[in-house]
Amino acid sequence: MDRIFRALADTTRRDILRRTMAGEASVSQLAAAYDMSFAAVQKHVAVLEGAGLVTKQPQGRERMIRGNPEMVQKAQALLGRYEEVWRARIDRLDALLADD
Amino acid sequence: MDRIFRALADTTRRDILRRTMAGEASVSQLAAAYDMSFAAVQKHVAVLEGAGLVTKQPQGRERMIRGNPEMVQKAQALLGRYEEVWRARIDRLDALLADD
DNA sequence: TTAATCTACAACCAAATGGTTGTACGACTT
DNA sequence: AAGTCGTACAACCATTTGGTTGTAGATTAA
Repeated sequence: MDRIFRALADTTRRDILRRTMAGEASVSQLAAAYDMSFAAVQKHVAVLEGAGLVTKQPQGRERMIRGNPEMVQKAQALLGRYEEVWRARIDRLDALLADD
Repeated sequence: MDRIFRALADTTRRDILRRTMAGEASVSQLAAAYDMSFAAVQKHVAVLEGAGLVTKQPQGRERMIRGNPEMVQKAQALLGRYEEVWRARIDRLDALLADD
């Protein structure tokens, strides 16, 4: 989980994730979209891949990157649980206030 | 968003968030729960507060910390949008395959 | 075959992170 | 009034992060 959220904690990486969720792209295609070196984008992709948010698939000399909805869903589900915990607290408070 | 996800990218902080979503707690109450210095926990709370995931409210000499569901929801919504983007891709693929 | 393209990876650097200890100060307790 | 408790904050340290440049290997194109 640390790695997932850490990977999401960068604007460039979130943008790469967004793009690759919409459709696969090669590393160089991604690199062309940002004002930084190819190696920097390569590293960002590696972080996303390390978190499982993205998969890399060789295709000729290119590596096609595509977003992995499962991991996104996993992070989302955790946040959902936090909200549930909060809702449970509210329910307890409601019950307390309703003991008339 | 960077700050929100960065704040979530640490197990201790996510645990603090979980606790404070379930019910408010003072900084020292939180500190007692972890095997690290008071100052370290204080810093974690500060990071969560800086991200808006938690609010700090003076109460006597204590500072009560409570989780903020709005920010959790904000992060969750962003992840939801990624999934939508992905679903849209699948729909496009389906449409492509269905042109018979 | 030679040249161009795409990727991998190492080495380096400044800044941020996650932890520590120590000091100080306001707010309760006795 | 003195002591204790809860918090704030600074200074320091090791490690990680986000970026760079440079070199080298595969794969495709001329």
